[in-house]
Amino acid sequence: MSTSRGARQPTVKEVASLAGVSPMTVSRTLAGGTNVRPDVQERVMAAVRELGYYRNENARSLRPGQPSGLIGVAITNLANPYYGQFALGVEEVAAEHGRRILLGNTGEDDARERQLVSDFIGRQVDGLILVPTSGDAAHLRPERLGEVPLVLASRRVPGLDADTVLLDDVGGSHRGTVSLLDAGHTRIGFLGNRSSVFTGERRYRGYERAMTERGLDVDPVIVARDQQDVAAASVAARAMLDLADPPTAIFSANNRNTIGALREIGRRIRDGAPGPRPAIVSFDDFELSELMPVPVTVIDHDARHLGREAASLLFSRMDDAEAAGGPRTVELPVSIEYPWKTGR
Amino acid sequence: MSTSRGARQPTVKEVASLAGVSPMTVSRTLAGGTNVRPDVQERVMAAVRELGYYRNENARSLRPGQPSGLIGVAITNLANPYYGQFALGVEEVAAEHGRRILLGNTGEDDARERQLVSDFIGRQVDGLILVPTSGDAAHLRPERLGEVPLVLASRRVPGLDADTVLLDDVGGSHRGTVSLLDAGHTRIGFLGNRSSVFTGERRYRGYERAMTERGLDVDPVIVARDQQDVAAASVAARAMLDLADPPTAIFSANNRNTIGALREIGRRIRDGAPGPRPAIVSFDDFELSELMPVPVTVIDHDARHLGREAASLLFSRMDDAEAAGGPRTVELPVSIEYPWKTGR
DNA sequence: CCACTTGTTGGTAACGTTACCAATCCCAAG
DNA sequence: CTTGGGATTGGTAACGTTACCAACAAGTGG
Repeated sequence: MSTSRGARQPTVKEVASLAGVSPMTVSRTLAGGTNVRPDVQERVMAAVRELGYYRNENARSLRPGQPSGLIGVAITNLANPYYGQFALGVEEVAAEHGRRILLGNTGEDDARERQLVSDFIGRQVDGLILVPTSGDAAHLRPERLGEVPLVLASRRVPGLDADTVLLDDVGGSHRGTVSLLDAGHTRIGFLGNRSSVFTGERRYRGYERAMTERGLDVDPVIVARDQQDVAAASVAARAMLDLADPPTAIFSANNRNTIGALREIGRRIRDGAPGPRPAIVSFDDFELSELMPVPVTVIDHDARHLGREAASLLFSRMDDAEAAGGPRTVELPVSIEYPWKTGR
Repeated sequence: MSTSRGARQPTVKEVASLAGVSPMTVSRTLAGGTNVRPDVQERVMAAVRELGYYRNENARSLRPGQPSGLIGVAITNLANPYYGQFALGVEEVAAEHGRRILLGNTGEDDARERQLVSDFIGRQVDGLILVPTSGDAAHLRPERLGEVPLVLASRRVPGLDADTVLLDDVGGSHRGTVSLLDAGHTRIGFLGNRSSVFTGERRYRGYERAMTERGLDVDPVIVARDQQDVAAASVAARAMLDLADPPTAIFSANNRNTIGALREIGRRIRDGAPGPRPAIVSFDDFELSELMPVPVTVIDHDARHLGREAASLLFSRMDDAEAAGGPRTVELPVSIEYPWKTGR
């Protein structure tokens, strides 16, 4: 039986003495083996296997100029399946570059974001990917971040110039709204994030522009812009549909709002409640949208792709900060899936 | 303008000399300030702020016995929204304990899992949480892991005794299948993971037991046990429903298979294809299951809770390995949501 | 056979931090 | 006014690793 304590991780020294060489030779062997005799390499590797030795990456990265191999990723809401996909995209690219990701959830909390960023820097991350909360930018300034490159995803931070990956929020929302207008709707409700959230504002703008282009006024009574989760979205949808003059269609600015609205619509159908069964346009796809009892048009984009793109931007910045030039913004296109199109 | 290089992270020494004290006093101040004069503390903190100093956590954890504050989490499939929830649960509890999580995706690949675990250990994680792939357990043995506590989630590894958090797979599948039998179905198809996947096997067992208890034989023609993603599940469902003698109901052993089956059923409804519109029982909930065109009974559980539970088990082990005793298994209950029950 | 290159190995120091001990200071009690 | 004690401060060493240089061995060409 092995003892419960004392089974500390072995060190280079122990490997070296077991193999009968110096620590340097072990280090060299593990670094690729240049200028180490093959038979010596074999003895070293045998000792490594026997002791179950792993290099201490923290000690390695202590030496100046050595990268830690870590990427800090802070996300606003992991409970949203979109951000799971996003994290996956980042993880994939990071793994391709031999990096690991340190993951944190901010829950849209400003203080938590600051805390996470400090911790990430304290752990010597080689780069940061952030879906920022709407707060201020002081803790993200270059002078606070030192050398650490930063990429913002999904949202911009006012007054901060950094590499950014965005979606074509305005264009997508505009096209989605237009599709409702083309179908003859004129009274179109809006469900979305509060306007201090970057995407919430942009997506509202696309909706608003489409409406005014057709000479329609936006009726504030059927605009609800303060829902961050599914439950709140259901409540907002309910209030809207209970109006004497309810909307015949709803533009939903994100996944959480769409699910909430559809849950409310489903409830009304089951309960035989009166009123319209509004058509929906949803920014963000969701699984089985094609099976909904009301037509759902989807403004689709690939969160995983967004994650991959953010990571690519980060690595290109890390590889060569000079060549990458000034802050870049990548705006990823969105596609529109109409409900009558089936082959998804 | 700040120079592009040279803006290295400041160190204790620089803070100390700016504050006119020794590095030790800085360290003590940052550690809580016991036995440091208040006015000195203030000078130190001012210097910290001025320089934008962050403690180097890697250097800190280099000292023996010092925890790194990192938890390694390896997941099989981040693209499955369930694992996003799981990761969130782990992250929450880790954050409550002041720890960060290092996240990796194995994609059900054995080699990748080994690689991730090595890397995690090399980064001196204080603990490991793993949704294991079905491969062997050599790299997870205590003698390989050294002191690092391990918690398995969702699945067990054959021949490895470790703390484990499971769902009541067998019981849930049994009850779900019984609900179909009670509704009068006798020809019930099965969609699931390959049998080498722990949950795949357990969920099949629950299904099989329910069938044989009623004196029904399982017809291998309507049992498909090799689908790991939505696309494969659609194909399998299609083959099953195209039979001359198709099932009138389907038991789906996980989220991915359920989505695939429903996608195929939706296609048949739209295309007006002949054959049954099978009822579904789904292990794993999914959003808007109540709006599906066929009745969907859901065997529901909370992945976030699973993650929280796994993390709790890990921290209790870390706090006091002796008191925690031998390997423990926590089996979380599941609940069943019937399609006619609306108030979700 | 010698100078010279090439290949292989080891010793030393340094990365940033904090535990430990020693040194100093101030104040109060005698 | 001294002495003891607690509070405060600093110096040294060590954590595990690898870059750098020095040392040495073996081979090569003159």
